[in-house]
Amino acid sequence: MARKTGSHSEITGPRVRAEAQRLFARHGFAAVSMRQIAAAVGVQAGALYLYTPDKETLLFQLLETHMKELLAAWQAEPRGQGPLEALEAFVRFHIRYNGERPEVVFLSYMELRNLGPENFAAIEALRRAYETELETILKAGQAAGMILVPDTKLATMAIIAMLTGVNTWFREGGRLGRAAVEDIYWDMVRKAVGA
Amino acid sequence: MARKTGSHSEITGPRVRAEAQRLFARHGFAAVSMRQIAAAVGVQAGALYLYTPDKETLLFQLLETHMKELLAAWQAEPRGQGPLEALEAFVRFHIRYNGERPEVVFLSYMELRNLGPENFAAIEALRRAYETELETILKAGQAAGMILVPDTKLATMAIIAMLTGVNTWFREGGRLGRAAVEDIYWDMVRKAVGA
DNA sequence: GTCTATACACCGATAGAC
DNA sequence: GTCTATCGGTGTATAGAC
Repeated sequence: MARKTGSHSEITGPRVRAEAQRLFARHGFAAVSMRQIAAAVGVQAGALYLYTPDKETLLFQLLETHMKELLAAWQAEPRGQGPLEALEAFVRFHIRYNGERPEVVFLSYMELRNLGPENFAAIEALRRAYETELETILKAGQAAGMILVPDTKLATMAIIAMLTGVNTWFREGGRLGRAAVEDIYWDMVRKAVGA
Repeated sequence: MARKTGSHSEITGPRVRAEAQRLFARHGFAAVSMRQIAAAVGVQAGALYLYTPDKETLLFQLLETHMKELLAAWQAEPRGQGPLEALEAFVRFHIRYNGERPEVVFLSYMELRNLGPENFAAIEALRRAYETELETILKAGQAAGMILVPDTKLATMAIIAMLTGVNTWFREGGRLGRAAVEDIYWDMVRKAVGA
C-alpha cells in the first residue's frame, strides 16, 4: 500500500546517500542544492536533516565510506606471492574496482576541497594509506631486484594517476573491454617499472 | 594620485580574469560568487559585467585562453628530429608548462562541467587536439620501430594522466626539484613505451 | 519520520545616476 | 567605467504540526 507519509528510515537513509552521490558527481557538490537531493529522493528538503547534520557531512560520509571500502576490498583481494604478482594484482584491482563505481571515485578526486580541515585530513589519511599499499609493493620489488624505478614515491604517484585516468575516457561498449584495458595498462606499468 | 573611481578598463579587465582564476581554482566555480570576485578586484559586483556577459563566459574565456596558449607553446617548443626526441620533448614540456600554471590547469580538469554544451565542446576539441599531438608522436615512433606500445590511444591517455598528475603532489621546495621530476618521469615514460 | 512554513542570507544580473 | 540600489530567485537550515 503506497502512502505519502510514514516511517521509511531504513529505506530513505540509503536513498539520500545514493541520490546525493549521483547528483554531486553529475553537477558538482556546490552546484547541487539540498532541495534537489530531496526532490530526487521524493521527500521535502527538511526531511534530509534526519539523515545528515548538514550538507558537508553528507559528502564526507560518501567519501569516507568509499575510501574504507576501497582499502578493505584491496586487503581482501587475492594476490600472488612475489612483488611482481602483487603489482599486477594492484593494477588490475585498481582499474576494476574504480571502474565499477565511477561516481564516487570522481567525487573523491574532485570534491575534497569542499570539506573542512578535519574532514579533509581524514580522507587524505585514507588516501595516503592506499598509496602506501602500492609503494610498499614497489619497494619490495626494488629490494628483490625485480623492479627498477628511479624513485618509488614518484612511481607510486605516476602509476596511480595513470590508472585512475582510465575512468576519464573508458566507456562501456567502446572499442576495448575492461579486460583488454587491464591487460594493456599492466603491460605499460610492468615496462615502466623495469620488470 | 589614488582615486576611488575613474577609467581603468585596461587594468581592470585582466585583474578580473586573474582574480576569477585564483578564486575558481581555490574554491571551485560554483562556490565563488561574482561579489567575491568583485571584492578581490576592488570594484562593485555590477562593474564585472563590463568585462564579461555572465559568469560562465568568464570561466570559458579562462579555459579557452589557456588551451590555446598551451597548444601554441607546444608548437613553439624546440624538439629533436626523431620520434624519441619528440616524445622526450613532450614529456618535459607538459610537466614544465603545467607546473608553471597550476591554477588554470586545475580548472581545465575540474570545471568543464560548469560549461554549457557549446562551450564544453569547444574546450574538448582543443584538448583532443593536444592529445593528438602526443598520439601522433607515438604512432610515428611505432611505425619507425623505435617504440612498442599495445595501443597508441591508450598509451596517449596513460601518459597524459601520469604527467598531469604531477601537479597534484609537486610542491616547490620539496624533496625533488622540477628538473629531477622531469628526468624521473621521462625515464618511466621511455620504459613504458618500450623505447 | 515527514510535512509545511519560514527565517535570513546570498545569488546572478540589470537599471540608472554620476 | 564605476557606483548604488534593486529585482526575482535560491541557498541552508530550523520550528512546529501531525
